[in-house]
Amino acid sequence: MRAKAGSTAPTVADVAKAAGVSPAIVSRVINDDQSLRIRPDTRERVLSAAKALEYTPNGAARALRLASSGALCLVAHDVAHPLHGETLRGAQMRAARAGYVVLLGDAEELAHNPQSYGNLLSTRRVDGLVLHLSGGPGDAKLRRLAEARLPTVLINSRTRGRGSVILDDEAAAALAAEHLVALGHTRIGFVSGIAGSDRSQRRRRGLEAVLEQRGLELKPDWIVAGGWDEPAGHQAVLRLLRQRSRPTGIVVANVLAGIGALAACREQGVEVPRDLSVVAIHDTWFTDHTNPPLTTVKTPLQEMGAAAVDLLIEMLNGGERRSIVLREPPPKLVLRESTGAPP
Amino acid sequence: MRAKAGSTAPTVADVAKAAGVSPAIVSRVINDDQSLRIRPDTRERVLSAAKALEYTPNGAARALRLASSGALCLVAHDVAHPLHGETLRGAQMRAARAGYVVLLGDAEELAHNPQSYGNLLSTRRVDGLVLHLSGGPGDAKLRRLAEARLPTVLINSRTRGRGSVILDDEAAAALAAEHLVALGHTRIGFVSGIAGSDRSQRRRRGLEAVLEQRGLELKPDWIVAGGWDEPAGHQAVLRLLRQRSRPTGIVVANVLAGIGALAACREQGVEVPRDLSVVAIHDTWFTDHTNPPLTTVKTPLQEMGAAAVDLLIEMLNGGERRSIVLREPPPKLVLRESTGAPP
DNA sequence: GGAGTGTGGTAAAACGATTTAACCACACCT
DNA sequence: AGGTGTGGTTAAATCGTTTTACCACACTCC
Repeated sequence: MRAKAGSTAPTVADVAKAAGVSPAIVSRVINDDQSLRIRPDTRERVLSAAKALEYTPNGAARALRLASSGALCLVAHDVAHPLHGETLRGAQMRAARAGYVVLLGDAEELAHNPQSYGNLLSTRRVDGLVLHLSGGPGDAKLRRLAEARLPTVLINSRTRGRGSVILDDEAAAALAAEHLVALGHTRIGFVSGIAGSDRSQRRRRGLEAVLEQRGLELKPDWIVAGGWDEPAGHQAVLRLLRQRSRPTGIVVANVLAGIGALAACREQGVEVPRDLSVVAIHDTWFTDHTNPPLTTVKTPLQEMGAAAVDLLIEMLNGGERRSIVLREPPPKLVLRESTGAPP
Repeated sequence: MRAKAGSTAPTVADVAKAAGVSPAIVSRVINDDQSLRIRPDTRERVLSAAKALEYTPNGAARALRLASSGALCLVAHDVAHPLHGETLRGAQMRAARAGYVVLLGDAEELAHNPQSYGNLLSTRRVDGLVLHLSGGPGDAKLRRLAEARLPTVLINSRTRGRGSVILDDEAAAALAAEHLVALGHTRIGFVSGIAGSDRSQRRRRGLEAVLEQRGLELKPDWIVAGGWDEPAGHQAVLRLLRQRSRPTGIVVANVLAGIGALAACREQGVEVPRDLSVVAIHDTWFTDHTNPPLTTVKTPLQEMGAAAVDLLIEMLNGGERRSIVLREPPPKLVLRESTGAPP
């Protein structure tokens, strides 16, 4: 006979009582069940009772009954990486429209703390995963673990036939290369992201295709491996600059690494763009503010997040695991001051 | 007699059967119920059965029974704002340690789409909220809505006695001011964040205190309102530079606005730091890469996220709504090239 | 007048974990 | 023998929603 303290949130039973019907009706009215035959005035009674009581369904109960939580999780290789903000926003907007919420998880941390990762995957607190991994060696394990348990969409990397969304990296890199070629460069280098990653290789192929078409060569010495962040780009360009023969322009596979590249040049007294032109892939607000402002190729990151969520939801509804290459909107050159004619 | 397709996740009942005990025992063993007296070998049987079956509790069922979801939500005024990455990371690490997961929500979007906000708040999918709002006019509504439904901790702003965590903004601003004074500046201006926000005012007070102590004055003309992002800082400094009499050094209340300030100076041919010294509050990785590199005051953002989660969890466990000023670690000056002696 | 056919509902059984009340066997004490 | 713990375990209720199976009633049609 213990009375609950305070006011508890209203349940379907409360609404049912208020409307003078059974709980089943309330549920079916609220979920707009098409197979329900009901008199319009009864439906109206239910609806207004629900409004009057400010009824909102209990998420946990729904999740239990429906065996689905209404939540997705975006796992990013580094939550503080500025590019993820864009992707997340796109994902979130699209998910909200479909009635899902999006959690954000940090891959570094999950990899480091397998228990919390396992916990996330197996408590069924999320219905599916969007994985945006770095392309490094730890990826495979995280991916396998995830795919074994939950529907998973890979962002910006892929494994044959699995659900994935990637940018049109070839086109983006090609655009960057064409820009340098148009400026008159013939000695062009490439600062890749993480060495063996699919993403890196696609960008490299785009670059090579353009050079080949113009009868130019991508010298192996001018391909240096880096990473996706600023220190990695910095180191990579230092290695490049130590060589006897240097390119006059470089394409950097990631905007953060591009900023590192600028820093390395400044440090070595290499003036950009007089001595070396730098163009990077991806665009963010702060590329306007680097020294010099960085020429980039803008990619549809927000759309990529949205597309990943679309695909994931499609898969949750029984769709197959498609692989999508996001070609719309196409990459776009954003001209700033880090590129110019070769010396 | 319909057999479930495929393998369903094991439940307590399955584990109980495997261990030859009742479900109740399984639950209590797994949750390490101290009031349970059990023979060590029985406990061992349960534990190994759970391991063998790879049992993990169903989150939805727990949430329903326990009336708590194990999830917190950090609502940020702009998910793409680089400073939030730091805060989020701190929050997430601390939450994970306590067995909670953290959702990230965008305040802009929630404010714009009240239905999804209401949905988030009332489906009980999250147990509590950390709100990091902009300090602008829309805040009050979001805050009231949140506090009416869920335990809420405010980050970086406060309302009397409510749960909140703020930085030691006075100290941070004072540090910036002292730096300028030490360089010999006597004509010092202030680019505030959003005009009336608590945060702005605290920073201003810190600045004023230092100036007053040195017998200097903060001229009202030299206080210009801005915002927390780059365009806002840009605009504010343009206004400042249009004045007849100018300061020789300015403290900018936010690092993004600080970057906007540098851009405005460049645009107007004002050389930093020769003509104007600029120091901004908060430090991020890219302040190394602006033109010129920006002198900042580093604040403990990650710790702030962690402290907010600590406080929230404390409140969820029945603790009172404390207000915390985060003084440890103290703000720290990071000297770069945007400050120098006055002309 | 009995069999079909809709109509507009209701009752009850899931979903899986937690927790309380109840139970039983056994030892110990008087 | 009867009472009292007490350690070890179980059965059953509960959380709120959804969904399946079923029911009462009116109406129609030979």
